Amino acid sequence: MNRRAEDHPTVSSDCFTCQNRSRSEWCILADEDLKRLNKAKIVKNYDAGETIYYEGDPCTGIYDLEAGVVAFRKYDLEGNATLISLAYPGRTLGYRSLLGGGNHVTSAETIKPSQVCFIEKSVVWDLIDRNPALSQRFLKRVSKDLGRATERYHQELTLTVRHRLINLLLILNDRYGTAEDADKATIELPLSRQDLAALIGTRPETLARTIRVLRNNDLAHFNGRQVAIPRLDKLLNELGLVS
Amino acid sequence: MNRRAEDHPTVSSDCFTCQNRSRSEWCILADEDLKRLNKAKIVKNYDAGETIYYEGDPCTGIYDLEAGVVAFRKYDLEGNATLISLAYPGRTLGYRSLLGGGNHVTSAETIKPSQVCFIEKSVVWDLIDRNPALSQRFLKRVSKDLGRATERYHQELTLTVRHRLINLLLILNDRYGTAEDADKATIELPLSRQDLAALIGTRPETLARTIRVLRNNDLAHFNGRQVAIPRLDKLLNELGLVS
DNA sequence: CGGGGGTTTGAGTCCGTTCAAAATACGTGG
DNA sequence: CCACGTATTTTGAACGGACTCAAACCCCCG
Repeated sequence: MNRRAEDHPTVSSDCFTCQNRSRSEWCILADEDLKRLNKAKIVKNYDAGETIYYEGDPCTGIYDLEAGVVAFRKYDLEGNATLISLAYPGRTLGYRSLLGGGNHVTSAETIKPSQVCFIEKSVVWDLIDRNPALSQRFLKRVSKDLGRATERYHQELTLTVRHRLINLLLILNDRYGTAEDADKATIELPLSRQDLAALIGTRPETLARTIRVLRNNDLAHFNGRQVAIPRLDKLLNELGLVS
Repeated sequence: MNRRAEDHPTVSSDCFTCQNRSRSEWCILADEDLKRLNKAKIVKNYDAGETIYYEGDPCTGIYDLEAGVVAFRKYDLEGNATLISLAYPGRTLGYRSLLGGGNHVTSAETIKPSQVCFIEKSVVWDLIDRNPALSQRFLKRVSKDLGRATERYHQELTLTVRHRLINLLLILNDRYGTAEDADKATIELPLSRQDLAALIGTRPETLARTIRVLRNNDLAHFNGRQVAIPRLDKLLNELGLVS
């Protein structure tokens, strides 16, 4: 699974030409501050499966994800992992503990070779102090995350594994799906079965069984990390999203 | 259950003498802005069981809880309610959707007679724009909430009903418990059994059974809304919080 | 005293888990 | 490039925790 270091994705290491800038919180910075940021940031590369920071670690700064995919995990006392959420390029990692104080509540692990820009705590606070608009950007970011977290919590309580999987497929389809026509789609999953299971809060065995049922129902055909969906509208129907 | 309107708790309706000010986000406001706030706010009283705003409603402003207790709920398609979290005096309600944009993701319902101060959206934004420090206070608030939400999500996935109930008792003990000595405690619950069940994501029937088991184990003796806990350390032990 | 909501109890069922084993994919070294 | 050893995924069978449905109970209030 882990690719070698040479395979690291290469992206611009200059904030001014960074293709993720428009998607990140930093887009509102003026040139002068962007220059600061550019000078202060530390570019880091990770193989798949490496840990950027651990749950319980004190927060030393934040990480801008430039390329790759990162999973946030939490471990219980027996060491079982739960996948809390995923992050894609353009997202900032670790801001919750920076802004809220306290230690990281999740671990951040790469699940694909990734590149991040580390920005030291004091630099972030300095930029926030100088740019009220930046503070408001983060405010919006965290608020949205809180809304999503609430939604997920609720779904975990009320939906079955089957529905949670269908829901996840639709979400992953938005990012990794290649729509063949309005209804058909193929998804190239970025996740192992174990992570897929952890993401919907169940066991790999249960996931495998659920996948089999979906195949028998002709709703989704899994083949390794390829998923063929013959009728997207059928999936939507199951979730009660359409009448 | 619902008390009559005359029983409404009376608290200062003047921001300057408000006893919750130190606990709320507004504490950093200078006199001039506090005067604005004071003039703009609208004091509202609710009986127990009333709804302050509904899930899906557009956000028109925020609410400062002055007295009482408020429950945030979400409903699924069949109308089953899940209790997402509780709010106590000093907390601000509805800021998530104000700050993050979009509609309310939960309903806010009073579970005791309550008094709130409503502050119109535009006033909040105006104050935020004029006070970067206020923005940062909210940033901290939302970030902490996000951390708590993450924690709760994880616990919901990994803990049994028994453990979630014990956990809840310990949390409620912090606020409603009267410690008799280091180990003993008595809690006066602010919640019905139904709400208690919803708060740990289960059914009233299951809760009743779990309560019975806890009694048989001599861990907690429920009598109506009174809970007697003979040995707090035993509860802590069960959660693996102590070695 | 007689509703009527909330709470408790019981019995049966189901969904998801656990444990164990087989099948498949994967990376590594020959 | 193939062969081997290991890790992951899939399958099966049995178990268990929580849910559903239904009835009894209780307490508060009229």
